[in-house]
Amino acid sequence: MVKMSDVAKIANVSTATVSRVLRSPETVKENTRKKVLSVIEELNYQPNILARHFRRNETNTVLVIVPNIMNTVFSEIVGGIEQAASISGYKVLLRNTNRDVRNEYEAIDHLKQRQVDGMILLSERLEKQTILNISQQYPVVLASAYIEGLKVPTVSIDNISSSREATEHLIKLGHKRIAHICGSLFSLISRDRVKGFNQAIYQNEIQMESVLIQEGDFTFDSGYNQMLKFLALDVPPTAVFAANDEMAMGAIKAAKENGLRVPEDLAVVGFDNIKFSSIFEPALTTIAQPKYEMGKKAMELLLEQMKGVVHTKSQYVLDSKLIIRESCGAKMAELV
Amino acid sequence: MVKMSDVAKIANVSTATVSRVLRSPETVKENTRKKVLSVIEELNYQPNILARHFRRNETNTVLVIVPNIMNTVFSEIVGGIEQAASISGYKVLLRNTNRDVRNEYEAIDHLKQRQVDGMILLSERLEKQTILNISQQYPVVLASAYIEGLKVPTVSIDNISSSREATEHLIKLGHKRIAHICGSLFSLISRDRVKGFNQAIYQNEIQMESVLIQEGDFTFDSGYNQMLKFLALDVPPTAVFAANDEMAMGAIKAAKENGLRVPEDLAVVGFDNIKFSSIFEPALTTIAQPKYEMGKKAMELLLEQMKGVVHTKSQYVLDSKLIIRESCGAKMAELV
DNA sequence: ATGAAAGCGCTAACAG
DNA sequence: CTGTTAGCGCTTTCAT
Repeated sequence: MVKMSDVAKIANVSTATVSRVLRSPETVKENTRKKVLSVIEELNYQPNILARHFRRNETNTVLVIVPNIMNTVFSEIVGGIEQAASISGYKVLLRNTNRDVRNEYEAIDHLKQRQVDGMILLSERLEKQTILNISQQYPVVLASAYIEGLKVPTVSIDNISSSREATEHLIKLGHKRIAHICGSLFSLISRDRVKGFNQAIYQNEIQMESVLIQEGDFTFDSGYNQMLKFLALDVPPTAVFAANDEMAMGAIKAAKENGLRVPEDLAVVGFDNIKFSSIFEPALTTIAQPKYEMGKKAMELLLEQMKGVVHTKSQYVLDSKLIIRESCGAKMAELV
Repeated sequence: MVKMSDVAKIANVSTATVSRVLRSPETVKENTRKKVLSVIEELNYQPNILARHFRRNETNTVLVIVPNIMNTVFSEIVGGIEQAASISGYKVLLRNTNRDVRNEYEAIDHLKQRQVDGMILLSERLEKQTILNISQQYPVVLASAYIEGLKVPTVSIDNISSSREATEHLIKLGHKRIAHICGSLFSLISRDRVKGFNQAIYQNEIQMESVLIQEGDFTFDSGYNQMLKFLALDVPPTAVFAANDEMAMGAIKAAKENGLRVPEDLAVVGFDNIKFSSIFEPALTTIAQPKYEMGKKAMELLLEQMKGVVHTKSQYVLDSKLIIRESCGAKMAELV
């Protein structure tokens, strides 16, 4: 392995000069720089980055903790993170936790051991106090996930308002009996989406029964199963708002299998605007989250933090948008 | 930052002993070990992993180069890689290339600079010679992607045979005019899938015209567009084999929009068995690739290579399987 | 079983 | 603008 001192020797300069050529070329006289560069070329020298990391005590690497990379919502966010990172010369260390909190604690050790310069957390299993502690010592950004009352930079959408908007859309279409399939209530995101749903219901004085809110777990199957429960009611709902697109699709499948037409007999709205929501039949009406941009923004905030910028603002709320397609029946309604 | 020498001082031992307690505890007398461990606990000591990496010239990190992490086929493979890696105490550095070969060359520098101990390549844009060179110097495994006649450890399925099987399935169902929407022919995977398709066609003496093979690019839209071309033929095909599920779905959409029923008027088979293929209506008949297992196996091979195991075998072919659902009409056929 | 000490390759403070 | 030099914190060889 050819090293810096080899280059220095052959170029007749000191290692300091070689180092300067590499890290701040403008401080070296052009002649010297050219000479050094040509020797670097000639010897095919590659700097030992591990030595640099060690010496500088930084790695140009960020840790991204994801509950499940196979979920398209997360993989899009990660796509945005990676893009922003690589533009700035940063690398992404990916850790998939499978929602196991032990894996998250393990991952945090990477920060403590300085293997990474910062961290983006797409999950919220860790205790509030732990996250707070960590974020006071190291650059940390939360994306998509967020934690109530925590002054840690967070990039997300306004889950409450978007859910309210989705629900109000169903109300405007004339529905009087609207159900909600929420995600695991362990997660604040789910609780917020329930909150937005409830706000719309109460503000519009729509009838409500607790049986009209059922808890799923963001999977297709859970949407299917919770919908079956609604269909078994004496008076089933005429509209359902599901906390994500997969559950909305599951709910539609259950409805169809029970002879209901969507949207004619049952209106459905989802959440996330995953790629397949427009391919699905009927195409899903849903709340579009800017997943890629969320990742990008989170990485940009992290970069600033790592540069030492202190943010007074800690919540960055990106725009979400109701995408009206077929599953809610709005287009049919317009025709009337 | 508390360091090893601090621990050593307080525990009244040398740094060598502390290091041994950390890396090969069995070589240290139990008493000493306990004492050191308690001091480590007490001081909340975290070893500086950068120093370790530097000193040992290894990082316990592998580089994963992905064309597009937002594509579920790749994110599942990455899921398998991450799982196998973290079990063995390895970390995953993720690089998304967006299919830009410059990004791949950049990524390779990470290997040369020893920032990672090995690499898994899910893409095949690099020149054969480059990959060969790299793989002779560093541990490298190809997954999913593969390159003809290259003796680099590769984990994949048999794309030729699976495509032949998919096509033969359509032939067995009685189809005499079968079209194929292939992926970008730049990729060997696409060319192999065409090859398998052709084998089935010729072996069964089915009529063939070159217009019955159209090139898409693995996207839903390209499937849609190529299907429109088929529909415009004087004698359109009665069956289509698409080189991935997304294009199969696009093709079905085009067919439906033109008044055809699937599978009654047009049978369709896809490839990959992505999650959504069973949700789609009609549920897609497709070739199931063991994506997660592919990633896992690739990582396991890489781990062995990094340990110095030399593999005589270089091609690891995993089982793929034809999953018969609704879009091909086989179930209807059985009823007759 | 433990300690002493060299040194991995680079960076940066300081001097000139 | 360039050189000298002192480490960064750990691992490992060689002694004991």
